[in-house]
Amino acid sequence: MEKNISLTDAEWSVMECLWGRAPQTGRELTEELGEKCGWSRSTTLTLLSRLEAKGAVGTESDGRLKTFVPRVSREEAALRETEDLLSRAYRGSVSLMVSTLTKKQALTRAELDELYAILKQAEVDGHA
Amino acid sequence: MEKNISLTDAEWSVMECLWGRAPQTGRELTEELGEKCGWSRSTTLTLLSRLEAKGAVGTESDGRLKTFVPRVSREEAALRETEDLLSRAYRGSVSLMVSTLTKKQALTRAELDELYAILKQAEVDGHA
DNA sequence: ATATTTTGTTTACAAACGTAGACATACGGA
DNA sequence: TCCGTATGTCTACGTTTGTAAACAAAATAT
Repeated sequence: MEKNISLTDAEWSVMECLWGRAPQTGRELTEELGEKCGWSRSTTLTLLSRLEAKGAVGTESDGRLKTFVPRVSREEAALRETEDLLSRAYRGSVSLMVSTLTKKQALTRAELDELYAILKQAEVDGHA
Repeated sequence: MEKNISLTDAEWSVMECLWGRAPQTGRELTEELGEKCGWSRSTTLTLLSRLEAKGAVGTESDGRLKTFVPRVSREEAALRETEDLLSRAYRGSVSLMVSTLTKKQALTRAELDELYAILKQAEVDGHA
């Protein structure tokens, strides 16, 4: 399909909720986002409409109640934005990005270990 | 100082030119961006003003000619956006980001090697 | 049956962005 | 000195984004 859906900042907040648990009713979402982001009911509902319009969430009408489900996974969305950033700011080079990060913001020991593990895994997968 | 300058897409294109070579006159920039992005003279100049306003570029008036220089480095700008993305899409976890990338988009052997080198270096720096 | 609450849709509006024309002025040439 | 050209500033306008009120329809409670 078309996985070219990019999310705005506010939209991420909404998706965040849906990725956390789905399906959810507008009710639940407005409540959660009201607390978490201080949004009014309308704001949340508007965002949901826009997300539906762009295909990022789907709705199922159980009677007159609407429930919302994510149509794109967090990974897809994250990947999309990351690739954008990579090409915009790092000419597509992952290593350039990571090196920029390590240079300015020392990674924790734990992060380093995780990264090693990830690379190792990537190597294996690559060879397979 | 305040390094909280974030660049829009179009602004990145302008900075790109300036990072490539600086200082540059408006003339040179409008020409380069005209070709590269198909922008009209006005567009480039407007972007330059906005960038000046937000402190991302500085100007030096040699007589009545203006020359533009970047005030933020590419690294700073890239880091800024990367941190944004990290917190928005990966809850701040660099390793989560890298693993997402490796999972969907096999890194090349070369990238992997570079990443290893970077991690090694980060380790050393961290220990120092 | 009627008032009240719930829920969904429309409309609104300011700020940011991409894009560019209009205008003023200074500069160089005829 | 007058004119075209280069250069910079102002104004403009459609779209996207963040934010929300207004309104309508349905469900509930009294």
